Amino acid sequence: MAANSQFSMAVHILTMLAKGGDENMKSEYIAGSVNTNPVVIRRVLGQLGQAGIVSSQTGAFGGTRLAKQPSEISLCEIYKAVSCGEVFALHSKAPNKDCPIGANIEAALCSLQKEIDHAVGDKLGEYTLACFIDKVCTAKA
Amino acid sequence: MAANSQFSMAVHILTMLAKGGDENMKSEYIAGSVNTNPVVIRRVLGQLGQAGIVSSQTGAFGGTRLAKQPSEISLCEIYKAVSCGEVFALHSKAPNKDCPIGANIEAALCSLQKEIDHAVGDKLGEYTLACFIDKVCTAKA
DNA sequence: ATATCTGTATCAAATATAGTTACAAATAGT
DNA sequence: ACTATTTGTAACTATATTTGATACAGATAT
Repeated sequence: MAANSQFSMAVHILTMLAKGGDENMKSEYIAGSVNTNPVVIRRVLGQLGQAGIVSSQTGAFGGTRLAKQPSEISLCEIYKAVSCGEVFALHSKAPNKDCPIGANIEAALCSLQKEIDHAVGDKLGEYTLACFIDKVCTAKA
Repeated sequence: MAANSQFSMAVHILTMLAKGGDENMKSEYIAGSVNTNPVVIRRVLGQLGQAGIVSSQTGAFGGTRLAKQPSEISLCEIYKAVSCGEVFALHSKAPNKDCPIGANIEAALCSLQKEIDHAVGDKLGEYTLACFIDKVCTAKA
């Protein structure tokens, strides 16, 4: 379980919240659909809350709801809210600076990394949560 | 050290091999520039070999060299050779099929996943190893 | 034959995710 | 004020992956 499925979970959670409208939804209820523990849901909700995508209330009859309309939430902002945003990692240990290639390759890789990550953001930005929910629903029909 | 830096390593290794021309290069020499263990290098070289990007020889005076010209090696094929090729993972446990959203969201996420992964492949495909090496060298100047 | 180098198996250490339990803090309703 | 409920978060375990290291069989040039 090392591959990062938090984006998938986040989209699932937000799809549920969108269906729930303006009412507070409990983490336990969402957990039932995602098939996991409520705490796992609350952890993801915490990140989505910090990003201003959802809004939560503690206490009795508390829960979480969307902070914006589904048509105003892009998949890009969901991705950025819950992931490190890097498609590939740079060297875990710095290369040998005494080698001309080792000394200069990190900067070139970093520039490439930014470009790839930007391309992912752009592609995800083409979709909103509302778009995505349409896809889920047409599949159902 | 859980983030996957194999693509960065692979590009580094191939940059070294390109500079080495037609001669066999030892894993130990490459490891000196990447600043890691020769076995780590040989593992990545094994994947690049299976993809037909490099060619290795065992025995005395053995080593590895490029199997194609740097201008004929795209960064996309390097990426595919050494990574799982998925920007984000699907649910680790299958969602609840009794929930209409849980039952249909996996297909929609899978379709989105393919589209994003494809976008990354396309973007990486815009560059060849030769292009990348130019970037490393101009940075040096 | 001998020395050298790859290929690969195996093991350990570090790190990340997922899942679980437990509990403090907040809040609605009585 | 009291109670029941729900979030937020800390702490812990299990699992998986990556990286790194040691060891050795097999191949090959001299």
